[in-house]
Amino acid sequence: MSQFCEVALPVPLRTTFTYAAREELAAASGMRVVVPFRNRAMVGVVVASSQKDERRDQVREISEVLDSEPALQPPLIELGLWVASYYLAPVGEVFRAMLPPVVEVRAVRELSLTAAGAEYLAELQSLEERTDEERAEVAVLKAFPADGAATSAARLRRLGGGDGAIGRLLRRGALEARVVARRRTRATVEFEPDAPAEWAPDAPRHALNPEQKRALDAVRADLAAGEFRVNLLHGVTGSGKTEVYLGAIEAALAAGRTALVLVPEIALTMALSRLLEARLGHAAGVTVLHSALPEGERSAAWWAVRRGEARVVVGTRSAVFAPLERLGLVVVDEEQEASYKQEETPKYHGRDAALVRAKLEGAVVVLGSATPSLESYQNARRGKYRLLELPMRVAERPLARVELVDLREDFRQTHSTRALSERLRMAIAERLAAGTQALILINRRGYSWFQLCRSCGAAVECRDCSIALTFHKQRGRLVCHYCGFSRPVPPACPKCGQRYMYFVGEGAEQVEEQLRAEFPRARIGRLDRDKVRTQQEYRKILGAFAAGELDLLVGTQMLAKGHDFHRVTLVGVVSADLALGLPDFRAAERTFQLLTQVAGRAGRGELHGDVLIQTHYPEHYAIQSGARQDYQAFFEKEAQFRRAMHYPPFAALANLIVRDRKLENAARWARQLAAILAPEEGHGLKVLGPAAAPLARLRGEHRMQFLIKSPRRTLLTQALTRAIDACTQNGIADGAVLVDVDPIGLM
DNA sequence: AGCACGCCGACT
DNA sequence: GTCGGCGTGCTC
Repeated sequence: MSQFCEVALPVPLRTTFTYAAREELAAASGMRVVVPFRNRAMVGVVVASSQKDERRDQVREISEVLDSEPALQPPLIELGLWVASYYLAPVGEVFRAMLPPVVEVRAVRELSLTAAGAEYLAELQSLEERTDEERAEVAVLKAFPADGAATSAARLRRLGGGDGAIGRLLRRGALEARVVARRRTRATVEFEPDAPAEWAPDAPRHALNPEQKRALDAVRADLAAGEFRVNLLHGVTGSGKTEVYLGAIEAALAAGRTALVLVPEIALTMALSRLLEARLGHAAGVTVLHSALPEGERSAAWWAVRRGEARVVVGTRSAVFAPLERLGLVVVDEEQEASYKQEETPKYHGRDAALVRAKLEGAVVVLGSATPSLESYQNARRGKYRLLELPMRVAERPLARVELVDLREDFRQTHSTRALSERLRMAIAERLAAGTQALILINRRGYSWFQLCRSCGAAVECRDCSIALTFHKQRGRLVCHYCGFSRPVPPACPKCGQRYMYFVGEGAEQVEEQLRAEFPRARIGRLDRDKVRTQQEYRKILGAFAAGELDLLVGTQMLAKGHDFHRVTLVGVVSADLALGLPDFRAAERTFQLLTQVAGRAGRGELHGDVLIQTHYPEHYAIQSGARQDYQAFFEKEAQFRRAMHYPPFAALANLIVRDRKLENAARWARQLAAILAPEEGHGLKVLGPAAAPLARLRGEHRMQFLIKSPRRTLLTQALTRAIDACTQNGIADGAVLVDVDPIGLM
């Protein structure tokens, strides 16, 4: 009786696969293995092993074990299984996301010549005449070395055997296939930590103010207790949350444990890791992990962590799977950021996975935010998290003065259709005259939102998505922001053929153009995804602005985050309303967060800062409380709305999208799924749908949507699990139903 | 996801 | 007559 292993394979299926392990292989949980899958080799991870041997006749054998020590330790295996079951994600894809890219190993199929094959070759060679097929077979058979060694299918193909010949010879039994792992000959890239930074001037250790000290003491007490505990650190921008993180990390290291720090953006990892290295010294082995690292580097960094050479990891959401041992502290900075939610499968939330991991490992969590998510703040209210507040800005810098500009009023007075109100233009002119700087935020890419036909009223839409195309003037094309499709600007309406086309709405490109026309002598830069495509360009523009080589910087939300510009005395928001128009129950929360973040951009230095926010709804509570930077007021209003509408944090939510290239398939499956979900309403769930998804067509696929609300989390998970099982039984294609648990956007 | 198997158009 | 198009179906 051999041992059986449950192996997670990188295929979009919600199951593991059972393989037999010959005794000498010593395959154990957490090790990567090469297995035959269909007719090829795959690298997977053993997630469980068993001795059971009922109904195990079709089980195949593990070809090779790649690790002598498990790549994943038990808590990480458990975390992976949690992600798979909570998010209904294919288990193999979860484990693929957890491990470094498999650069050092590659699975190949090796072929060897059988005795029957040697006979067949002799037979073929004795023939007077041979068909083309037979000639190809001879070429393949003769390519085998005389010593009986195996060779790769790729080599055989190069030597003249078409695929057909190899397949025929395999079926005939002339060749034997075996799946093996080949190690890449290329030397593994050694991980080189950044040169010890300029820590000879010793990183300044700011004296903590009383609130910071109280917060840090609380976290230190938790670390001393060494048990799972969650702290929500609510501090306005500039209140010194980073100092608290640093102190907590020091305390964790001093207690002989390791620390994981998650940040919402790749750009923030480098700055923070330098700061940490300067503070903690080289011995802490501060390591950066994020998905944009080159494969080799990422792999080397991952293994350095696995070997225990790193005690502190800084990274983006995927770093939640960093193989640290004795994890003592997890910091999630700006925990409310939407970027913690992965939009591709597996659709996990980095913060929530971090909380589960910390619980599994008995670690202390610090969730930091200037504008906590409703979910986290509600948890703090209920006493599930401890709330730590930092109400003051460090060095007693005052918060910026925020003023709302009512665009309805501006239009009544000026009848101007320009994007910038009279008030905002005057404010910019003042800054230019004074020689200080201004940031102008416009939350739309491109030149115009869309192109409309006056005659039939239709907007020019994407070929593959049901969405209006955005006009990009510099490219001279209409562009789809969802799939990247672009087309020339049509002179006539594609629907009705009339030549009465016009453009609606302003994007960053147009605002930049209007500013250049208005202030011809000002030095103006633009920062958005269209203008800035690489990290270097990004740094270059920000560097120029920081150095005072630019007076005005226009851009999308790329601008709103994390930068500390000391000569900015004005931040203008072209429209606070855009998010409010989206079909998203978090629209108000997003608007509030954006405004708060923006308000934090002004007055970072010695100079006083003003923020001007243009809006059509100055009375909206998100805009009102955003302008006053009054989190409490916002939370109360928003919580009322969420509770009344059964939205998070007062309900658990999942979004199911049924999609297919053929509308009839999508519609048929949606009907079936509706029938499957109907009984769940008896269990207390609310099922909304099927309805056309907000993006009824995306990348050529038709999409029908269900929104499921549940008063309890466990109920939701159970219902979804039942529904997915029922789909499989009802012949609904496995990939046809996309499940998004705790969706961020409903698109 | 791959990758095989299975039924209908243009051709060495 | 075939080569090959990509529409279903399965993977321990």
